[in-house]
Amino acid sequence: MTATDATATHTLADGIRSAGLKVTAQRLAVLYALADSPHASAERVFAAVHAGLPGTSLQAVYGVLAAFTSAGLVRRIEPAGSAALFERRVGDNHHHLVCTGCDAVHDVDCVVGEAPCLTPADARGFAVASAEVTFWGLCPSCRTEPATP
Amino acid sequence: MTATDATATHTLADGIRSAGLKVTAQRLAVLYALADSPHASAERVFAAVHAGLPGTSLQAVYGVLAAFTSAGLVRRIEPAGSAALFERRVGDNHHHLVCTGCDAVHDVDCVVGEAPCLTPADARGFAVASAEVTFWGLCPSCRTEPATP
DNA sequence: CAGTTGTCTTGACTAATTCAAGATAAGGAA
DNA sequence: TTCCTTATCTTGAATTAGTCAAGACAACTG
Repeated sequence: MTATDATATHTLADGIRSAGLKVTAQRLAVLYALADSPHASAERVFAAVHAGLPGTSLQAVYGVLAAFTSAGLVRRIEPAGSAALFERRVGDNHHHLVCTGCDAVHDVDCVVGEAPCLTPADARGFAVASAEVTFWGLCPSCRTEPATP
Repeated sequence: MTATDATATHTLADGIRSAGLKVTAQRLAVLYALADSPHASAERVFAAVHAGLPGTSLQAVYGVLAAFTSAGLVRRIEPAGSAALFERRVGDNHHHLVCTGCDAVHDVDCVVGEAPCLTPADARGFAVASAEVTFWGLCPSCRTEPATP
């Protein structure tokens, strides 16, 4: 681990701590894994974490992700048809672009201008707290190639 | 069944037939069930269908819903945290308002004006085909009452 | 450095959905 | 109308994603 990594680790640890959670190797590893794959499933995070910390269980990863999610350290998204994905980019109400060919997920900033997405034409008396937008389409490589699984 | 119902059944049957599918009692029952509960889970549709056609299996309902979905007769939505829901309102790219208190789902017409929701700020090279917007909030009754499960 | 409390491991369990094989019924042809 | 073909439905098992619970263990507090 380089000095930069050490600093990064320190920052991550502070983040975890200031969320009122204990800092553990598994938790740091989960955050690292999400830095590598910004939209990873629990299974995928587990694979990454397990590579570095072989004793880690899948349930631990589910537990860490649940704790982080409720602490607001990570955000959980559930594109239709896929398992839940987790990302570290939180607090900015951004949206997602999902490739129907290869399931790749990319972030997109909030739609046109401010947050028109927060104002449905008719809220039917609901107190709208948030809006989630998912754009479905083909990513650049799937547009050209027939199919890239 | 009244004359009106008979006409409705006829219309439903035509819809099924023109989608290239065979008309069966189960399929009509599924469409009726979705008319009653416009955002129903497979389990809920099954309950309704089974009430009228006791021999019907849950798998048949899953099969019918899958066939209808791929034929474009019904639309499948998957709000995060819930099972898949099915609705008969198709072809108009409308969106949904989901109550975080009681899980009620309501339709909302496309956001502000035309379809700004189809234009992400930066599409990152994707060929965007559709956009799905989910508004999360509290429905009128959950706004007043503490919790209505 | 020891105690307390939160976290992790192990293992079982549930919910939602899918797959497969055979029985059955719908729609077209004779 | 009756038969034939093919789609659909039934039964039963399997899979995937995720949750729950009990005890072992490790992180922070004092």
